[in-house]
Amino acid sequence: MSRIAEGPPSEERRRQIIEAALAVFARKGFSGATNKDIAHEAGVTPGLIYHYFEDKRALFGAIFAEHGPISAAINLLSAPDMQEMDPPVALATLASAIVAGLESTVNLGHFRLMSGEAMRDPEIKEIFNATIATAVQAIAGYLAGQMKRGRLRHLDPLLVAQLFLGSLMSCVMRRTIIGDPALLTYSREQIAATAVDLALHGLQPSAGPAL
Amino acid sequence: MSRIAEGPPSEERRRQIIEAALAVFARKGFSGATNKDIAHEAGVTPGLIYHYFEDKRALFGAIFAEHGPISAAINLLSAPDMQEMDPPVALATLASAIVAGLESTVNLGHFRLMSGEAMRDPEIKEIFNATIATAVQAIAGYLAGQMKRGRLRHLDPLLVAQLFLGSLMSCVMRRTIIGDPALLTYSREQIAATAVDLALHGLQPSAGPAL
Amino acid sequence: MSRIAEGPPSEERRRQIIEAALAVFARKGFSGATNKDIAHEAGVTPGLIYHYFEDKRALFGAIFAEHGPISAAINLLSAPDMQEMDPPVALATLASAIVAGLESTVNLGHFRLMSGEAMRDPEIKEIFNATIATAVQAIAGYLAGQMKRGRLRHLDPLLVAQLFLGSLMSCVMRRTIIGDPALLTYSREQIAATAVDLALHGLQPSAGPAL
Amino acid sequence: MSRIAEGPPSEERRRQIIEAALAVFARKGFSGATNKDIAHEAGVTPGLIYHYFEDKRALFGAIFAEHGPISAAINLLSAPDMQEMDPPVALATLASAIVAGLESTVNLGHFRLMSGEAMRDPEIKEIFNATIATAVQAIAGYLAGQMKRGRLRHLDPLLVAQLFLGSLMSCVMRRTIIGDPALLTYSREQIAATAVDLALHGLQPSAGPAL
DNA sequence: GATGAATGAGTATTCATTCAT
DNA sequence: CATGAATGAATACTCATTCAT
Repeated sequence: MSRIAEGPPSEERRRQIIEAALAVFARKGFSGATNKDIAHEAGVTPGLIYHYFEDKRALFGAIFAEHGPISAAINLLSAPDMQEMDPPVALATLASAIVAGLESTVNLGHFRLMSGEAMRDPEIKEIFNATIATAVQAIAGYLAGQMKRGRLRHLDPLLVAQLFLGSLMSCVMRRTIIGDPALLTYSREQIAATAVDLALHGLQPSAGPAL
Repeated sequence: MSRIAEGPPSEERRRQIIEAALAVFARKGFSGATNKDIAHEAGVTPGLIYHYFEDKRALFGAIFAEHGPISAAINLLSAPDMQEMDPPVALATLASAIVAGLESTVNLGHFRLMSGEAMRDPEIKEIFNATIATAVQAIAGYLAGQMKRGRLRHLDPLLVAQLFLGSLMSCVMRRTIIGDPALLTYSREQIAATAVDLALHGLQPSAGPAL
Repeated sequence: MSRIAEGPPSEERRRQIIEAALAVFARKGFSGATNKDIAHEAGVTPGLIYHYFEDKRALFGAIFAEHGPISAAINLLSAPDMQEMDPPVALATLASAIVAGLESTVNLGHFRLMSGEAMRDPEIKEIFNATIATAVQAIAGYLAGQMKRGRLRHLDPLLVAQLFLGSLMSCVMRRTIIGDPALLTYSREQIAATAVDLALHGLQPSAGPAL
Repeated sequence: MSRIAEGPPSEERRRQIIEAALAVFARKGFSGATNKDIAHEAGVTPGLIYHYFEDKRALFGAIFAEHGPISAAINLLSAPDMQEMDPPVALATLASAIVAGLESTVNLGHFRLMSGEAMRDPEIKEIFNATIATAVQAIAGYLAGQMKRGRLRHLDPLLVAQLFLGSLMSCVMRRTIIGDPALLTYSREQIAATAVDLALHGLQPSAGPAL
């Protein structure tokens, strides 16, 4: 009921509703969430939603259309001078950024939502795949560059990027979203550090000592 | 009335409904699936569901209570002589089994369903975490044994197992369940082989050449 | 499941089901009782009910058609020599019989059921009215006889019988069926005795002292 | 938005639905009444009921929670000067009020409903007993006062009140609600007058002549 | 813009009844 | 006789959506 004094009355409201929808959809899923839930979360009445959005599905879509992509951390990779960084430093930076990005408040709901709905909703599937693809390509780009320079072994950079990102995503999602107690004993940093160590040196003892 | 070892005529029906429910729930999620859907898939009338199950939730629960665990591949690990196998062989066998297990018809629906509902349903969360934990512990057990024998570097075996399993699960799930086109270009075997290569030797060129 | 060894197999079963139906209908009312409830109470399966009764309504009707009427106590009144008894003795005997009859195990369920359904079901209404009428006429017959002999004041004997019976029925039903705590503090006998005292001597002090 | 003393537009609807529910529940009982029935009686769609009430049971409860108590006649008794009235006058006034109160349009449905459900629903049982208790105590209070002044014989005033009220209630309910033809031949006034006569002077001829 | 009453099309669930075994 | 699986019609309840105010 309280009207915060700021913002253009209309755009602010729209935002408010989208934010609420994100929260509720992430918590209950698309079909589990009711418009009343969302309206309540947004502090408005159910009818108002229809002044801003065609229907429930359109509101759902707007979450992804108008929110910036997961972005956040992955931008690091586009830094043009990243190729100059040593793999251990680069991967560590990258892993930390990914892990932190996935767990950041801004992205967490998005991820939860995408993971939950991508398998049912073709539009979300598209967005989810595109989001992952962006990250994968960034990582793969770096790896490919380093392979060319001989600083890394020649393996399929795209697949390695998928596996590296996958190992982090899987652990972070199970840790944060599902709350697997076996993973909650580790800190973000431990997970990132071990993933990097493993990816660089592998398990074979013949490899030089880590860090 | 005959309740001999094999199968009473109504147990068949129960099974049939559970199977249909698994399929529909996996496709549409718990709240997205209607009883009509499930009944139709099972080839029965909606009312009959309530002859066998208390309510929708109970039917959902029965899917997990009465179906054997994901099992499949993980049993490999319990083989007592696995410790005798060389890491490359063991991990390759293991990775293939995991990947194949995840994609097998029997498990796919289960996995889809667990992944989709674990974040909402505490009971499924429990089951999902337990399922993963079983696999993780089996892998970690092997790794720990090999580390003790000096055949593998000393890293936290549980966390490495989580990362290794995670990299495979993430890729297979995105490939199979979500249908990420970037991953559909790879075969199961390629994914498994690259994951093993990466896990064993890492990206550093100093490590001995793979395979 | 246990088969008691007695009785013609068929008539026994019929009785068994009627008895169960009486109990369940009395407890839950006609529309509140399910056939499954009744079958369970009778220790049979729902389907069997339809071997003995057309449908739920027919079973309901059979309770009244085949069970003896409330009878029990009221037969006292038909005793041809009752007219010879003094009013205090006669009414006391009568009141005790009525009160005991209403609370007897055989009749309680019937009364509960009739009271609950008479206002909805025309057939039960008929039976209920007839049952009351029988008792009323018996009482009124005695009263009329005594009035003619000058042993009782001249008042409308039918209406007095209705009021007398009503005061007892109301108290006993509220005591036994509804469980009014204000009436549970009195015993059956106290209620009957006070009702008789009141009916005979009234509240006016001019009347000779009771008992 | 205006919530001034009189009546918000939606409170009207709420009332309307409660009124319809009272009518239908009284006619068919709780489990016999359908939401469709009630909605139809109220002139609304079934869905709207749930805008105002949690569920069927809550609607049922609201009938009693928001409707004033049976009140009507019983207030007479609280008149502080009633003790000054002669028993014949007081009881006649009282009996008329009770009989009229029970049959009044406002209370009839309530009574019908309470009588029908009190034996099944603990909440209604409570309300029913409390309603009766209020009337009983009022009557008993008057009787006790008159007994102390020597104007009435000493009998247990509470039990006498129960019997007196019971005789009236029983006859009126059977007359009005069940429609016993044997009672329909009497008018309200006849029933009340005879009940008072009987209660005051009893059946014994020794008692002084009634009015 | 904003409200929340109102609707209608569903959805879960119940249950009397039937019937193959 | 007896069972209990199966059905279909109904019933309680939900919810996206509309709309008068």
